[in-house]
Amino acid sequence: MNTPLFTKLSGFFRLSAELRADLASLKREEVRLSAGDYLIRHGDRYQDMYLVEDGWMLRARGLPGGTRQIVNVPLAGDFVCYNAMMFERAEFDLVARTQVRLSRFACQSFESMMHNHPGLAAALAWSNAREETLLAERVVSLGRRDSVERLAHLLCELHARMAMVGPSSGAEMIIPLIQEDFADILGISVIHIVRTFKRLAMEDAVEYRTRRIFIRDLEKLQRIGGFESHYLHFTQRSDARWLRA
Amino acid sequence: MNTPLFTKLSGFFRLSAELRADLASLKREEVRLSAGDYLIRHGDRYQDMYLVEDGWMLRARGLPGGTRQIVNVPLAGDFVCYNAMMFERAEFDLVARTQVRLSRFACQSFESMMHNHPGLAAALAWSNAREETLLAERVVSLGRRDSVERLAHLLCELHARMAMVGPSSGAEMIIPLIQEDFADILGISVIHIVRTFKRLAMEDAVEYRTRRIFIRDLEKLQRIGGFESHYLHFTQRSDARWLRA
DNA sequence: CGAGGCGTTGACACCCATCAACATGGGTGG
DNA sequence: CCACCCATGTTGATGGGTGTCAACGCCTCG
Repeated sequence: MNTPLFTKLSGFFRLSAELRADLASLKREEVRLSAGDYLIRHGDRYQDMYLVEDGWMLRARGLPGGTRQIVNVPLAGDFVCYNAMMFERAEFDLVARTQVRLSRFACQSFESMMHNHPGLAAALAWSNAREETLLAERVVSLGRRDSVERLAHLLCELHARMAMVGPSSGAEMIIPLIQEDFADILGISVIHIVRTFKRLAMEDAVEYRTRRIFIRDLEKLQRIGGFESHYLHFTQRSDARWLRA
Repeated sequence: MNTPLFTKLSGFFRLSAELRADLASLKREEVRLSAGDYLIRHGDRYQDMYLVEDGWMLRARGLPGGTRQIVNVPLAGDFVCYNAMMFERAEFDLVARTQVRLSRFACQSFESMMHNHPGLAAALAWSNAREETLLAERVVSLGRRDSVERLAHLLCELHARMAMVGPSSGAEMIIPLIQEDFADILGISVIHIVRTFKRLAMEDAVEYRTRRIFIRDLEKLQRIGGFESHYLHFTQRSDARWLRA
């Protein structure tokens, strides 16, 4: 079985045999969500941890005044509710943007997870470190890039992440996000998204249609967004002397 | 020895005996930095992992055009270069804002760390999960809060984090950040920081002086910033049935 | 005493938010 | 098959928050 998780991890991560065994022995139950369903809400008590098998999710916070900020976009191969092992209550909403298939795991403490399922514990640590880096990049975008640069950077990131877990469909990206989602990821207004896409279109970088984005010139898009792909191309540490010491 | 790390972890984290033993057996070398020194730069090869024992650091990225975005502010008790166990090259600059004392650890892979030093591995996983949550809160601020709200929220966060690792000095916070640092954390211009502090002062919430901030009304500050303290008051999971299973 | 780091102020411009109105298009029910 | 509806996308006018620039004040340190 080559799930998105293994596709993503292969290349820079070891222990995959161990991880496969852990997942097989732990996997509990398949959970299905319809678009719009909440997996958990801000303030709810954490119960379990999940691995996204298929579909798109949004991790977001609603603010007084009716605004919303999306903090990240879990795709297939990403863990959600990782923090259930550490903390008591959810810090954000988790909502399905499409139909979603999840694997649910009994939520152990991280200590027992390390002891009983070291492969999974390592994969979790790796995933969380990666997610932290993604969030840090988002902070850079929100703090110091204008709307065109932000959008370009986001599209580059999604392009790279989608390529990691599934076959690329060439220049056409099937993205289930609507303009309101883009606005809430990038911290700008819905209406301004139109103008921002239009400016990228005038540069012949991308073309937007509902639920479809055509990459016209990926290099130009990366240049505009200041996107350095190697922050996702996490290469494995090359000095293997410590491995399995 | 009651280091900032233990002060922070006590209350919601177990294994502290194991962690103490791990730290004692692993601790390598004390590193000292002067204000302005770089521990590592964006693109450098990771070598070791560190624990901040004392002082303030900045994790930042310089952008073309001369601007800078600070993504977080490691304090005493925080790990830095955690990612050295996972990734090859540094994603950000790490610079000392004050004199800094660090403990340096030989950088093992996370797998071997789990095997040889489970207490430390658990502490690292916990710390990274916590940092990810902090970053997500920062994303919310940068995306959907105006400058006054952002500043209020940041001051609340720093107030809470400083109280976690050291004795509170009452209403006076000794903060070694200059206005340019605040600007680069909050994603606004240096000059606008002046106006923003002034507005908080007019509300009788805080008073700014170089390297000192007086909290006049913490509740009001929290209200302005939309600060919910429980995202830092990480309570331990109460259902202990899984622990050490 | 001079220099440089840091903070402050005011004038002006621009990016982006807000509001209102309209266009499009896919789904649903008659 | 058509009519309707609601979600989504689009456009233009206007205003506010924030960036930029230039200049000045204060304090520390050599």
